[in-house]
Amino acid sequence: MPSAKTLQPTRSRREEHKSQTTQALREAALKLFATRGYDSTTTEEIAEKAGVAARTFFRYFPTKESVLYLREREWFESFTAHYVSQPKTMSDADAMCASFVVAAPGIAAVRRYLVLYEKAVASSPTLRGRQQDHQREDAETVAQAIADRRGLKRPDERCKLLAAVGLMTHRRALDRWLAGPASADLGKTIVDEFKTLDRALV
Amino acid sequence: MPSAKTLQPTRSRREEHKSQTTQALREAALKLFATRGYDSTTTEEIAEKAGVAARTFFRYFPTKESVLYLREREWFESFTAHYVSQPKTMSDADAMCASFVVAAPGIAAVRRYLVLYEKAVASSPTLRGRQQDHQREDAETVAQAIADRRGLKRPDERCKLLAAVGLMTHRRALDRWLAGPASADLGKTIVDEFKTLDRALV
DNA sequence: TGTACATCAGTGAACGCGCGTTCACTGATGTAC
DNA sequence: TGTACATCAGTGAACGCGCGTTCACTGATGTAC
Repeated sequence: MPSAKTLQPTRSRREEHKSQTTQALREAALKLFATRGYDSTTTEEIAEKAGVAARTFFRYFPTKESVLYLREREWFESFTAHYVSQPKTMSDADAMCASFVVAAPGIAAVRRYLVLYEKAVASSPTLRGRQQDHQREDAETVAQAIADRRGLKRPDERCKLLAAVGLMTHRRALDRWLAGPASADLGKTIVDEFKTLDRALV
Repeated sequence: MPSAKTLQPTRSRREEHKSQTTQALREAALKLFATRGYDSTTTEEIAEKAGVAARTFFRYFPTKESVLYLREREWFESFTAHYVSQPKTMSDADAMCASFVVAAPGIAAVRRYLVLYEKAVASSPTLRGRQQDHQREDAETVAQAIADRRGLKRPDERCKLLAAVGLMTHRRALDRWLAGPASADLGKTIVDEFKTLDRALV
């Protein structure tokens, strides 16, 4: 019989099935959260939409909230890596802008996910709170990157403030890009927003 | 007997008692939220600490969250009023800074409340989310004030960005002031923070 | 001032709801021989 | 390849918990006369 299928060291059927269920739950949750709102969606509805029993939800995720987070941080690492290698002659703002642009494709690749995610976040105070937490973490990472490029051990107030301003600008660009057509270029939007920042603060 | 007490057109005993209970619930809640955390405090504990039955809590406040908010916005109105009357020769940043300083005493007056409030907010994702909402509202108010001073009907992107940067700086000053000794001058901290902003963006 | 009635703050008890847990079981997949 | 047993994903049922609601009642305060 066809043994071809088993040539690949495939994951066992169990593993396969498990990751399918995980994915089904994630997608069901994301769609429901985005359309009906996070707080108005029950874990039971998510399970039903994913085709499993209500109880099964909690076998996969410890809390309702955890089904939403991937925390894919690769793009952020690509940002920091690029940032510290920028020539010292470049201003902090320009270096940040350039590094965000480099990291943009990584974000653009998951646009569809982000659109739903932002809708979900907008629907719930709890999620907005979590998002703020993430932004605070991001600010620390960026502040550290700025400190690194300057040869400082720890970020001083100036680094932190620059990080805050830079991330705020990035966030503004991201919001505008997500609100616009899918074909828009995130990199360009970022450059745009940094230009606006520059002009505004003259 | 002593009719002196009734000379004042005092509120009726009922009114009096009601506002006392309201206040007792507010204070009990604030203290419990700040020490034990918002999510770990039950409405029953608040009621008990305020000396009323559990059921009574919901006679005074429709939700657990609502016991926390006063939304005293006077200081903010004092900011906008001052801002639009600043000389046109002044830069936006300087005008914002000056106006925040003018509004500072109004904030400093409720420092004790703010310290507890910030602790409560820090303890709960939901409250952090609400705070972000408030900050967004504030940003719109400030953006409108900036637009007004410039003679614009609606704030353009530049106004919004300036408002965001200004409020971020104000927030940083507030955080530092709240973390420091009670004797510190909020106005000075604000001026300080705007100076840091200025130097950082050169 | 005193009496009769009306109003309304406070309360107890029971309930609905959704998140998250515990327990006991079933049936499919995996493994040892 | 086939059989016997082990593992583990999935599940149903019952439960605890805290927010918030509904209903019916009590007793203090307020008002009309």
